[in-house]
Amino acid sequence: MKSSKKSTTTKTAKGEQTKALILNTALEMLHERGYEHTTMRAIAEKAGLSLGNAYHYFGSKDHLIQAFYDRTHEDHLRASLPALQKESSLKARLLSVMRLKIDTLEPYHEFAGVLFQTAADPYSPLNPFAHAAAPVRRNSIKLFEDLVAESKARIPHDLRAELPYLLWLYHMGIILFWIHDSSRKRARTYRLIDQTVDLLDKLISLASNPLMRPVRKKALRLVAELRDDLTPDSSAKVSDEEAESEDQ
Amino acid sequence: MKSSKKSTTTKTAKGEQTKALILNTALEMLHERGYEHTTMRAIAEKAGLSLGNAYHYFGSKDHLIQAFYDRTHEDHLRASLPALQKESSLKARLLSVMRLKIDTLEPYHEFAGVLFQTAADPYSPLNPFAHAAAPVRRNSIKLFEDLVAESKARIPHDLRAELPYLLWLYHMGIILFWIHDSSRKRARTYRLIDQTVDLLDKLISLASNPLMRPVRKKALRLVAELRDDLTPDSSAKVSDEEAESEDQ
DNA sequence: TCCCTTTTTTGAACTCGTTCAAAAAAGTCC
DNA sequence: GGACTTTTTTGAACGAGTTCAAAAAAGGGA
Repeated sequence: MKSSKKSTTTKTAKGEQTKALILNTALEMLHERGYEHTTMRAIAEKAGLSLGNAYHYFGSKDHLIQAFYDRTHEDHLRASLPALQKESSLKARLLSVMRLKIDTLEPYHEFAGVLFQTAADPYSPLNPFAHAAAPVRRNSIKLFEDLVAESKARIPHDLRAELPYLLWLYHMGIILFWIHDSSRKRARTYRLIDQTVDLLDKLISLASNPLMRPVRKKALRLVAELRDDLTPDSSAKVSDEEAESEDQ
Repeated sequence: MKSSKKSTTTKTAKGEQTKALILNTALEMLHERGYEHTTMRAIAEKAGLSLGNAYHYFGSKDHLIQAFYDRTHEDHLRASLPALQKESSLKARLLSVMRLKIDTLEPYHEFAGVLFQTAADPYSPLNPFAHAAAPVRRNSIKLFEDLVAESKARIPHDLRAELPYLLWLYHMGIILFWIHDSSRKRARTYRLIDQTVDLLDKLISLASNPLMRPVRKKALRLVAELRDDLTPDSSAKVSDEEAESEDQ
């Protein structure tokens, strides 16, 4: 439940190979048997190694889950590219990306809860809010940057600047809903996406209205600040209680 | 990590006494030593009982944490009453309630992360989103109902009806921020509260404008639906995959 | 090739949450 | 008070994540 140990960097071809073997075995088991039955012991056994060996390459079970994040993000990214090239309106782009996100995640719905669970721990390396440096999070937001940047829409600069982050937050919310969604084929989640994307589009138009400028400015300043606070860039290593002096 | 067993109802004065002893010991340790060191064994030992005995009264560690929720909510409620009687504007009422919430939680900041963590598991009885019937959640929202109901403010009925739920969601968000907040005395959280309350007040005014009616309607319908989906009232026991037929 | 360092691998432990059968204590009814 | 039932309490076990010292294997000069 703690596990801040870093996954050892491999120093050898042999090591690289072993690490990959463990990872693939783990992902496979995760998919086939769900989270509960994917124990570290089971992974090691199936991969034909000792338990301790697995821990040499992945400091904790969380680190293994981290790899899952990476993989699904890559899948989502790959799946999104065609849609992003085809569509030009912000609304259509967002709709496609969100639907594809759920498509990608769907095979893992069963254990997504546990996933989100470990991610909620502020000290977990998986937490998407802490550790701005975490590549997954960065890449994940980058997708929304692309989504916004190349869309033709008249959006004020201040809003356009924060929009990727806001959409990323929105997408986290949808995932949270999806985790709890037990409707057939996640019909509710898809419906929610349709409706919220529509609404978001309207709200963005609204917020772009010159009359809204003062409120918008205030809201965006808040968002920017919030974002910085939640993600103390770079060297914040989150030691247990110490990190109290950074009042930057 | 599973633990759906219910905490046994006590049948005896002796039992009642033992249960209370366990609970008090647990809360005390939680406060003094943090979550990590408050193991079931440690609790049992400090209370002078066997480990199995503790499990007889609390089916899992989660059930013990549930009690923590209850306790802090009661504390917050008690602390809020004076402010709610003194203040009449929505803004002032909300500001007080939110600040007091953080005041109440502060002693437990150290292990609040883990708390939120277990709460994120859709199958956990602690999850504030699942189980509308959960008394904590219900009571928690009720506080915001009171907050809204007795405030003098010209708010359209449709918005007024959903506002308690929305404010509850907002308050969950603030708690999430607070959990990650490592600034001295949680200065950032308090500042965030000040700013967001101000902003919310402005947004509520905005949304109350007759011109906003169509968008507002659409948004509120979505919120109402989302709320129902996330909280399948009463008998939805969240069995693994079954609950698929309720399309109400 | 031999020696020394580094990396990989093992196996045995430890902790903690959780379960369960059975012993002990309390309660109940005659 | 005795016999039976129910509740409380115990103690030992299991499975899972994690740690660690030490053995085995690989690398790297000379």
